[in-house]
Amino acid sequence: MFPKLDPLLHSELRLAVMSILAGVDEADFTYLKKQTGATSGNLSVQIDKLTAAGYITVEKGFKGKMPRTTCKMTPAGQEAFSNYVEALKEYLSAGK
Amino acid sequence: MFPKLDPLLHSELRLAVMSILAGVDEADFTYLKKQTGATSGNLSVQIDKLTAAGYITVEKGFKGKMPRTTCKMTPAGQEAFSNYVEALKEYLSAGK
DNA sequence: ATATTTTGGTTTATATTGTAAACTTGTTTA
DNA sequence: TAAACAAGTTTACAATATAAACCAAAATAT
Repeated sequence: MFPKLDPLLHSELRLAVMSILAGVDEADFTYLKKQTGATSGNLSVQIDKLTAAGYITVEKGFKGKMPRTTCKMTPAGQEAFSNYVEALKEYLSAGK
Repeated sequence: MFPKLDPLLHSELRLAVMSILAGVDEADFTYLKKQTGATSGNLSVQIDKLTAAGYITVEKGFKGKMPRTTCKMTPAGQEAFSNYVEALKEYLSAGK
């Protein structure tokens, strides 16, 4: 009846990050930070986890002379995200 | 942009419990246990937290000679649940 | 030129949570 | 009457989230 919720996505900040990345082609660290309101440390850690899970890829480069970390969702990430959304609906709609 | 998710509801088991209670007038411990597949210990703890938050009420009685714990959602719980659902939509729909 | 602040992060430590295992109390069944 | 079961609770441990501290390089101010 209640499907298991992917613990990697069932986290406020990671979900926000994935949600943003689902809508754009790519986003850099500072953008994600601004949009989510997260601290750098927290964001850094959660990005690592999403990367380790293969849900996003991270590319490090430079914009001018400043470092720049760009994140992008992988196909696996897209699928996991959409599965999560479906699973969640089972929970939310149970009350109906 | 991303509203804060009520941490009391953003938990797999507590969400499942609330989701069930949203659909019925009341439900007892064993029913919740069966529906959610949770262990007794976990369920007991999470029910306590929901009670402490004022989201549900618990009534202890007997069915025949066996103890029986019945849970029921409070108005505050209903509101919190519906707020949570709304907040969550902001996350899930951001990708569109 | 050099000291200070800012940018863009990472690492480490801590506090909170979730979860399971162990325990309790009483009841039914063999 | 001993063993198994029902209905939970308590306690202990492992995983998580989060913030605080830290670091290196670049930009800015003195």
